[in-house]
Amino acid sequence: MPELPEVETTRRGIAPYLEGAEVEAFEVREPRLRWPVEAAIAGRIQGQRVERVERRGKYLLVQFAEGTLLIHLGMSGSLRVLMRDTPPGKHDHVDICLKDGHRIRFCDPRRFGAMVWTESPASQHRLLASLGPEPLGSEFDGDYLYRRSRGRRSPIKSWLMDSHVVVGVGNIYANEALFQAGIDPRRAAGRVSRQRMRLLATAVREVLASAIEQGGTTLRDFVGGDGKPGYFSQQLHVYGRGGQPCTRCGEALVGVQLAQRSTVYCRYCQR
DNA sequence: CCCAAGACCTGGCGGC
DNA sequence: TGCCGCCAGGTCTTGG
Repeated sequence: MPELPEVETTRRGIAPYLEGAEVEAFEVREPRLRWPVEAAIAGRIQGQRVERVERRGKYLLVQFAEGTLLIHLGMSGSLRVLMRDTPPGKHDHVDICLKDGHRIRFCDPRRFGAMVWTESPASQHRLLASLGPEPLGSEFDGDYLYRRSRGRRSPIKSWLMDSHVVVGVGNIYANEALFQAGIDPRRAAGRVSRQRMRLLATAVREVLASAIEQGGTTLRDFVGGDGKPGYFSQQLHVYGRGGQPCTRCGEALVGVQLAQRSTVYCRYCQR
């Protein structure tokens, strides 16, 4: 279940198997994902060699000489590396079969995920073209957040989760980063000071980087194929802890809904 | 342009 | 056990 750290962990898990490998078949058992998986993809990649596996936000980019397969894991998607003869389960919708006998299996019970083929440069594809900067890249900092947010009246948390502002900040890490930065998630984005946007940018980077580090410890799950994507064992301060004591001041954490997403914060530590 | 709500799905959980 | 309502890590699309 993919936040950016898990997508990156997935990328690291599958890249060694895919890069340089030749595709033998593209098997679609259930094409009804977010958008129908085009049958024509098979003909495009069969017999082709994977050049690179990259990531942009929460999208995985499987790059061939002639085009790119974009993969999004949605809410419940996962990719595993399996051997040729492993029988598919109920929600194992797509396999990328490799000549060497491995197969990369896409499982997604809720089918919010996507597999899309594009032949123009991937960064120009409509799904990627207007994405904000990578949170761990050099473009992303407090001054960027400050500049972009002036005049915005959305709650800072909803605004931070908008992938056109910055990619990869999902519900868990939006909650955690705002706690670390001491900012009330309900506060209008345009009313957060430059100084506190700097704290927020740092918090986003730290929380994601540390989660990626921990995601790295579950790499073998993707290879071994037991299907457990490995939850982040990182200490969560607020996410899922509504009503429990704040780890900083001990008062009860408050749960609210913001843009239909569960939000937890400390009313004393976050302003 | 900005923002909130709706849409897409299945499964797991607690409560009765 | 069974059924029901609610919740879930995302984000594109629509409507005001």
